[in-house]
Amino acid sequence: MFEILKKRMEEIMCISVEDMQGLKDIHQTKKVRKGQILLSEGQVCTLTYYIVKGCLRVYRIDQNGEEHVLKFGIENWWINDGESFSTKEPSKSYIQALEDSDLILFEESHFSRLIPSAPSLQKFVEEKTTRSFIASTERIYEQMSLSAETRYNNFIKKYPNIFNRVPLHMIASYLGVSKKTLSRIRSKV
Amino acid sequence: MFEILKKRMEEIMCISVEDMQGLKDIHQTKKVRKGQILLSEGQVCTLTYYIVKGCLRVYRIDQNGEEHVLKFGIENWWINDGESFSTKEPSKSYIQALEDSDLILFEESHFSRLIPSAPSLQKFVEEKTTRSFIASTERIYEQMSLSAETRYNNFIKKYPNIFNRVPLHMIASYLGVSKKTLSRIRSKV
DNA sequence: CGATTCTTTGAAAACAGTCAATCTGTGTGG
DNA sequence: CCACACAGATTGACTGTTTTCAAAGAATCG
Repeated sequence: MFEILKKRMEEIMCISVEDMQGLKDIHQTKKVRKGQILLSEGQVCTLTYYIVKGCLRVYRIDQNGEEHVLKFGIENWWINDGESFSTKEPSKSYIQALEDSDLILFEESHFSRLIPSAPSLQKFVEEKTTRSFIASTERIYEQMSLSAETRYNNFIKKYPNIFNRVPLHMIASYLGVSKKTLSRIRSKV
Repeated sequence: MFEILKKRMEEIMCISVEDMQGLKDIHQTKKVRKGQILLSEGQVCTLTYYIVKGCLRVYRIDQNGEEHVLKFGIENWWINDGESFSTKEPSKSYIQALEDSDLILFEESHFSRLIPSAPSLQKFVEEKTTRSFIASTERIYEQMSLSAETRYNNFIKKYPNIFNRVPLHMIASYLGVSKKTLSRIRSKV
C-alpha cells in the first residue's frame, strides 16, 4: 500500500529518497469496516490517516445530540483531527469510516521525530497545512455569501466522488442545512 | 514601535537574539487613517501587518455587491490575506482600517528570505498558522451548530474589545446574519 | 449645523426547520 | 428466493425564523 502513497506524494512534490524511506519506516497499515469509529470525542488524536481506498468523515456531536460533518475524506486524502493532533488535547470530534477502507497511518510521535530531519517532508506538511487553511477560509466565505442551493451545486461539482458515495443527510449536515431543505433544493430541478 | 512587537512576541515564545534582529532589520512602519484601504481585490497581498494600535478588517464583496467580513484585527494581531500572501495570486479580499491605526509591516519577499535561516521565527510562524487553522475550524463548527444568538453572545465574550469598537452591521456580517436579525437578537435581552 | 454613517423598526414575503409518516432500495437470514 | 428489517430519502402540514425593502431615529464628525 505504501507504494500508492509514495507515488501520489511524488506527483505533488519532490521528496528526497532518504525522507521517503524515513516515512516508509514509520508507516503502518490498517483495514477498517464501514461504520467503524477511528477516533472518539475525548480521545487525543495521535494518528494521522492517509486513505488508500475508502471514505471517512470527521464530525462532532453538539449539546442537542445533533451530528455535524466537518470534513469528508476519500482516496488520497489525509485525515486527522488537526486540533487534537497538534495540541495533544482531547478531541472534540469523531472520525468514522463510511465504507470499508484501507488506510496508512502514522503516529504523531514518530512523525514529529522524523520531520525536523526530513526537510522535503517538512515542506510537504507545511504546504498541506497552508492549503487546508485556505480551504477553511473559502468554506467560511461560501457559507456566508452563497445560498444553500449554490453551495450544494458547488459541492457536487467540486467533489463528485464524495457526492455519489455519501448519504445525503451527511451532505446536508456538511452544508449546514437540514435534510428537509436539501431535499427541497434537489427536487426543484 | 518595534519594541512593542518584540515584547509581545517574547511573551508567547522564545525568539533568539539574532532572529529578532533579523526581523527588526526588515520591518517597516506605517500609519493609516480610518477608512483607508490597505489591500484591494485583484492585488497580490505582498505585505503582512502587525497591528500596534488600531483596528482593521478583512472582507470580500460578492457578486451582488454585498460585503462579508472574514476577519477583524486589533492590537497585537497579525493581518494579511493568507491565501494571496502564500500563493502570490491576486487577492479576493480587501483589507481596511476601521480606525486610525499604527502598523508594522513586513514584505513577503524579505520575510521568506529571513525565515529559513531563523529557526525560532519559523517555529513562531508555524504555530501561528496552526492556531489560525484551528480557529477557522472552530468558526465553521460554530456556524453550523450554534444559533445566531449564541454566536453573537460568544462573540461578545470572546472579543469584547472588537465588539465595542466596530459597527454592528459588520459584526452581523461576520456572524453571517442580516443586520435586522442582529438587531432583533440585541433587543430581546 | 448639515451630512454622513449607523441602528432600529415595521410589514410582507421568502425561506428553513420540526415532526411524523411514507416510500425506496439494499442486504441478511431463514 | 422471499420476507423482513433497516437505513436513507422524500413528502406534507405546520411553525418559526430570517430576509427584504423602505423609512425613520440616533449618533458622529467635520
